Amino acid sequence: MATTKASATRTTILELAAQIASTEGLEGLTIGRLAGELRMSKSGLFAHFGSKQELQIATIQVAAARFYGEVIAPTLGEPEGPARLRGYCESYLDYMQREVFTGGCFWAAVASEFDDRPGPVRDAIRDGLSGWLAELERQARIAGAHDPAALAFEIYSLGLGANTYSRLLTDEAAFDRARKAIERRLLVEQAST
Amino acid sequence: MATTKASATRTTILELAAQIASTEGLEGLTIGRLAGELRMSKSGLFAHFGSKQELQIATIQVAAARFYGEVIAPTLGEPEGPARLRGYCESYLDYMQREVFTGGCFWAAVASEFDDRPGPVRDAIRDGLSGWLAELERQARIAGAHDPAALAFEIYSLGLGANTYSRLLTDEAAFDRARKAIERRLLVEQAST
DNA sequence: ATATTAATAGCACGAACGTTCGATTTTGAC
DNA sequence: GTCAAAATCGAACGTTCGTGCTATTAATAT
Repeated sequence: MATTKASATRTTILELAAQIASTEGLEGLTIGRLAGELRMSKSGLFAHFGSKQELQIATIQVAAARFYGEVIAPTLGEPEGPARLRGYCESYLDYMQREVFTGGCFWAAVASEFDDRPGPVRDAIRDGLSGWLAELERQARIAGAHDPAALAFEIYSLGLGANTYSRLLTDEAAFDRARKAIERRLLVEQAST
Repeated sequence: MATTKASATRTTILELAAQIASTEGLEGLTIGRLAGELRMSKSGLFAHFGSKQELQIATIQVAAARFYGEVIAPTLGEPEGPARLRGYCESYLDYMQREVFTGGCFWAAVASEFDDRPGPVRDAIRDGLSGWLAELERQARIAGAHDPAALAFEIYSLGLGANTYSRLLTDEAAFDRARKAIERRLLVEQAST
């Protein structure tokens, strides 16, 4: 049987790690702090990963699974196309507004942190983000959008903007602004069908 | 007369500091590294600021001045209203695309780094960003937009998105997508006047 | 040219970082 | 219940971090 104790501890560690990283970043995520908050020894925690880089990558994967569970999975009931696309947009903005991660959108936080640092960590972040964008684009295409990639880009951008407004400017109204802007954009697309 | 040597050195330091911070963040900006690259002693450099926090704030102010010089000042020739607003959008996206800072938009980098960390550094970043948004909103209002704040939000968001796409996904086409999206949005606003 | 002030360097500090290693505890299989 | 394996710990390592001090060099005013 696969070892069970270790993987349970690993999960506990990585869940906290994702929370910390959403506010402090993946570099600000420190093994000492993580161990302290979990009342573990640094070395005991460290042994689960072997290096800080592995910890960072594992944290990204856990955050990706969380994003899937919070944003994508709940929307899979909607039929592909416009309904699914709208569902994604709603759950995307809800996920930010509900503060699934205490530091707001995990991806917004780590993307700008690592976007200029080549290496496996950056690659993992890119892959996670690409997956989400590809899914948005796919539904946009099925919905008959003229330029699905452009539509995905605009939806994503408005989400990013809402995240910054709400967190840095403490302007919660940005979420509704993003919702309205997306809705208007979808109507434009629809009108020209 | 105000001391001249010191302020010249200070300027040199802060210009490099802004470049580093745009890629490594304001925490990744390290006094040791800064001193090394400038072939100065840590303590000599440090004496200019008295604390790392002061260095960070001074760096933000220099970046703000740079943003003003690169984005706002060149557009002041345009008459206020739609022309000025369009000019801002162009110079805003150009500033990112030209890589005025080696790490892309300085503000995008530091905003998500500090948006959850209360303190004077965060305040300085917020103030810098607010100034830009207020200026966008002001021109949107003069241009007769129905909801100037919403328009400013959307323009800013598309800029943010383009920055992430270009840096993390190395997708340069995002700048043109942002340009097109902004233009379409401005036309919508115009049509309903 | 000299005296005064400002700018820089050198060195050291305590703390925190990621990481290693050997000892110790805990777990799971038989 | 025993024993091997896995998980955790404690202590230490070499670095780097920000930050003080004290001396020394460089710039400026007279």
